Amino acid sequence: MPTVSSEELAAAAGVNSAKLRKDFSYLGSYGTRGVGYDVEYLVYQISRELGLTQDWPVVIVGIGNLGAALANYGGFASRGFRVAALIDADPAMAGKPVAGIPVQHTDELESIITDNGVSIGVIATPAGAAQQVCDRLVAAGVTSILNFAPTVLTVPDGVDVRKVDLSIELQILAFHEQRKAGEEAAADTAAAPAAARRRSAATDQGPDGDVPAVMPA
Amino acid sequence: MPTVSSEELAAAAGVNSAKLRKDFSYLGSYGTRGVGYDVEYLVYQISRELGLTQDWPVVIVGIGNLGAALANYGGFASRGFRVAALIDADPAMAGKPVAGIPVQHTDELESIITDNGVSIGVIATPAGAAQQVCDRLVAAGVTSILNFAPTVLTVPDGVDVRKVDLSIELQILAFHEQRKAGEEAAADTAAAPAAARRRSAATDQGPDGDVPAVMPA
DNA sequence: ATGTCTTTGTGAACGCGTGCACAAAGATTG
DNA sequence: CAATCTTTGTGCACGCGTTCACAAAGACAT
Repeated sequence: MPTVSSEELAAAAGVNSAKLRKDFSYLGSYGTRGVGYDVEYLVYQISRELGLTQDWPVVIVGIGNLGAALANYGGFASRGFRVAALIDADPAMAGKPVAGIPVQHTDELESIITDNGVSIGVIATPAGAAQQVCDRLVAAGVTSILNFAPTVLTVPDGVDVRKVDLSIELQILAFHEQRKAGEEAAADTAAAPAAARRRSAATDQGPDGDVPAVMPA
Repeated sequence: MPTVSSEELAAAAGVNSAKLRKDFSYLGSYGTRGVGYDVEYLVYQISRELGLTQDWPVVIVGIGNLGAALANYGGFASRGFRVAALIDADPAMAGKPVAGIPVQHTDELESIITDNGVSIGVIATPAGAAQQVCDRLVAAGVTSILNFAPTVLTVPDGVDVRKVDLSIELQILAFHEQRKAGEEAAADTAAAPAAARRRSAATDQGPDGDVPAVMPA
């Protein structure tokens, strides 16, 4: 039986092993003392807890470059996501296949949601159309929305929205880049902000580094 | 002189006013007691601290759907980013304009970086090509990389990498969605994990909600 | 079967960020 | 010019998550 110790996993993930064990314990996932965790069982348990074993039909609204990129993105299927439909407001797009899936017109939005039992919608429309699309999705029964449009969406209670701003990540990189440059010839600002100095040196690639609490939208 | 109080800003941003004032104090940004912050000066100061006043030339490597979407993304220019070049390995793409910028062949990569003084690179290639592209970017002088390919990149010290996984946000939504469903008919799992219960009820749309520390790559 | 060794699970302490609360500062009014 | 009012800047305490450290548990060897 292949196993892993919390120490090995922690080293690989770059986190503390105690934290990892404690997290696992929340999942009720029991390892074997003196041995570690059964890999297969662990994977199954985490997958189920995260919802990876379920089938999540999603619709993508707004099939421009970004919508098409998302439709083609391979990472979805392996995570339990199934692109149930592609929706666009342009009648010329209707019927045209993208990533093997025919694009449907916005008129069909409500029936698609209902018929497929879709609870997760992805908005990749221009900013101007986002709120309107959002409202229709919610009215049709969608309770989770992933928003790529540069707008803050207003939704009723019980609906989750996550906003992805592609330029924010770039901005964070530029922020660090600026600090790199500033350290060599630091005759620019009066004093480098304490908040900036606080940054850890860990090589994390996740969207969790230290970021000022307030950033312009 | 138009001003804002920390209280107004905090309400708008959905954060605590004391935290906001403390953050501003790190920036050395002095408001006026009894009045608030001079809006214009505040904007200028934050912009400069964040690097928004600088010109950041970036290159995008891999002009598929996603690369094209990024090239067309309007939010970059307003944040001080300038797409200096689009690079693709496909010779058939060379010269073809995307978002008004002619695509150049990978052979030109090094000279483009050098000639334009590019320090930030965006990788939107397939997973297989990402590390190789990354190595060439770094060798040519790039010190910050935004990676959209589903691979963890290995870089030397001093180089920043931020990985954007488009499916992770969906996965987080699905996780919450699963919990919503589980609460209605909670006869599924033995006991819902404490970690999941910890979630706050705030309606934040940012990529900062509570997320398990360890997630499969 | 007993002892040793490894690794888990977790109670307790530590550290850090957030929020409270207030003194200091400046504007404003009488 | 004094009194009052508003809002900043910040010391301090609270709370929460992370980390330490160790007892309990099971495997494995003798």
